[in-house]
Amino acid sequence: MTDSELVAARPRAAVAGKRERLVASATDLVHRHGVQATTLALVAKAADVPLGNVYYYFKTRDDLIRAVVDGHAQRIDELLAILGRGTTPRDRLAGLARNWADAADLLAESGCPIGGLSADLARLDGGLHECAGLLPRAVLDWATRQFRELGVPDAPAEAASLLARVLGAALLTNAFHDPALMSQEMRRIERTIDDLAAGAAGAR
Amino acid sequence: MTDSELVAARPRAAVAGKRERLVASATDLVHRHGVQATTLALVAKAADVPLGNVYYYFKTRDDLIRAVVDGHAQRIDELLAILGRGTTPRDRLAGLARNWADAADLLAESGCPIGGLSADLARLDGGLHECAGLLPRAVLDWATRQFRELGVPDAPAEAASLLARVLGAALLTNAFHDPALMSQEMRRIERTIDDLAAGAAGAR
DNA sequence: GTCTATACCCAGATAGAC
DNA sequence: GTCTATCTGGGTATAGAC
Repeated sequence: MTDSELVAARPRAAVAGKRERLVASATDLVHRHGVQATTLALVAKAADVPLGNVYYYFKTRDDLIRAVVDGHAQRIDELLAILGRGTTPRDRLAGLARNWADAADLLAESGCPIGGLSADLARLDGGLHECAGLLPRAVLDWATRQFRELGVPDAPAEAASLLARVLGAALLTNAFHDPALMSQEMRRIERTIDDLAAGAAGAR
Repeated sequence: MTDSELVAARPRAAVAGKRERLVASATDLVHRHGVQATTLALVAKAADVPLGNVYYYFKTRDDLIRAVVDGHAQRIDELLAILGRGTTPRDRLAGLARNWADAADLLAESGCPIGGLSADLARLDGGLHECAGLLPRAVLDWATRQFRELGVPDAPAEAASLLARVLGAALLTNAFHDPALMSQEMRRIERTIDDLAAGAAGAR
């Protein structure tokens, strides 16, 4: 560790505390109420930071939203890295579905963080609009690699179908306030994956 | 036609003109920018109606949004009625998929009116929150009836899968700004329907 | 770095002339 | 029925003391 990193580390500890609290609060509010309804006053209050102080950490509101997106991107990468340790592509893809199934109650209550945020961003104009594809893209590319490794004929399309089912099921789960819908659809997705794995093995 | 209808019909013609323009403008703005971003000032301007006059037709903003939802519900019923004239359940379900496929460009640009609106409503609180399931429910029930008539074992789950794929694909199409994704997934859905029809026929 | 006070704008909604 | 002017609240952002 160099001197410059050392000195920078200490003041940043306090700074990071508030900054992280702001991003965490914003992430929660964006998830529950959407990007548009997430006001700086609400975020500041939830993070227990004075409103005026928010602008020390984020130049504009868009910067804060962008930080929320980046946080999700990072968590997605971590999740996919963990799932990547599964021994077979089949297990890894099933793990992805199970991850959403485990969150069924949360999804029924507040919708899917990824799907909801992407939809919100796609309807804005400005720099944030371009970020709409960021989060789904990471999952889509990962799933495509798994299907390819599985030996499925059209891996990209199969991955798109999988992600569409997951995000669509989450949307319906939220609209109907019914976690059972999510559990059911994720079980069916696991079956689809098994069928594809069996089909690819049979063609081999 | 009775006298009361006659006299009521004339003044209502002018009334309906503005009211309908307001609902049409609101529907368009809600579709493109979401419920939260749809302000009465924007709606009034787009409908060429003075802002203050909006409150003659709608007591509150929520009433106007509610009218937008009702309009969609009506159009969905009409669409499903038309699709219902298809000779086989397979044709009717394929028609549903084709309907979304035909709108690929619009979906890429502004997202799915039904999915986006439902997601928006689910994140509000108040009376509108309860309407979130209204639009998807109509499609889901219709599709369930078709799968049942097709002789598929678990018709409700199959219908949920179908609708999830459609809405999820629309969400991705919008996030990636890529109409091709929608076309591709709708073709694949048609194949799934064919497979299910063949499976049900084989089991008969 | 922190926080109060506030500028400035735009939202939903209303009053009241016509 | 129609429309202008306006009230009130809450949004983003800034100024400036500490």
